[in-house]
Amino acid sequence: MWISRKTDYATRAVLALAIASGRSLKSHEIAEKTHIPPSFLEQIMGQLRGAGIVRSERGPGGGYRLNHPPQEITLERIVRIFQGPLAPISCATRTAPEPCPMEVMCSLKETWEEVRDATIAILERTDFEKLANRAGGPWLEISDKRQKTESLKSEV
Amino acid sequence: MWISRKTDYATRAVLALAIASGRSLKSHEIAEKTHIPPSFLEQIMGQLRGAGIVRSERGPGGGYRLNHPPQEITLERIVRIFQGPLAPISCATRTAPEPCPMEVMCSLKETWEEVRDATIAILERTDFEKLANRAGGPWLEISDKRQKTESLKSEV
DNA sequence: CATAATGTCGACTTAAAAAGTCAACTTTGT
DNA sequence: ACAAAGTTGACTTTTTAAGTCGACATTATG
Repeated sequence: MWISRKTDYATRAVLALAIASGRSLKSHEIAEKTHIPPSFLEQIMGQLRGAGIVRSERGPGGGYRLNHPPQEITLERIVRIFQGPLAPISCATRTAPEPCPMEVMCSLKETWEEVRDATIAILERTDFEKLANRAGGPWLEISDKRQKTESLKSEV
Repeated sequence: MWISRKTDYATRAVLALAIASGRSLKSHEIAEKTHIPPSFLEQIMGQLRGAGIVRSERGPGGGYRLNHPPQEITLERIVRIFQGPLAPISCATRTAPEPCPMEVMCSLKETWEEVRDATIAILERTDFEKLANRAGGPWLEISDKRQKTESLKSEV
């Protein structure tokens, strides 16, 4: 339970854009598709933009789109933007492990590092092209359920 | 960074008891060895006792000791007591996954489940006998650094 | 140029969880 | 009796998460 709501929202927003495959989505469209509170989404899109994940266009007809091909965007990247270090505990971060005050050598650290590395490995190999495909997309102009249902069926 | 300080403390306390290998430790001894705030440790030991991990004796000469052989106590067990579900996100818990509101099939869930399963696997195969051994223990009445240092050297 | 539809920014609020403290109490060995 | 333990539950403080809001900037369209 360590993925914050904000991170969850961010990954869902990026997934929505990946499924849109290059076309831009307006903020409120993303909000609707993903059920993210619109005013909160603003904040999140700002951070994604700042991190170079999405680019935006203003004015009528504006919106957001991915700034890179989906296969180049890993889940690890997005999670790190919102979540900070992926280690389960501060003594086991890769870049700045906090010293452990235990008197005896703390053998727990090794295990926390295993968890960290396993987590990172999974998130690094999961890119948004895979995720979009797994979701049954990319779709071109989907509006009715039939099309969606069929594309899902054909995958099973 | 999802292991709370409390969970961290709890695992360290159990490790200290595992290293003590059957002998009992007083609350303040555990607090010293692990640098846990003594009054906070009270709370934690209470929970460990309630969960059947440790047993206690009152009065002078009292203290805590493990209620089972260390190899029967997994890290997973302790973490669950203090941390709740091990899934990174509520839609990916094993027992009560929260429904996801995404309109399209949310393919992220699969990856969160991978992370969950990898985490659980690591924590389940890590028991406190291994941890105590890895820490260089169990020791009988260690008080000087020399002994500690030597036992570590012989392991490397 | 006016307007409306968009994104941008930063300060603000609220709610919840984490972290830690404390005092009064119970048990038990000597 | 007394002192050295553990027990209990309520309390406080701090931090983080989660979300809101209003004023502003940009731009396509008529």
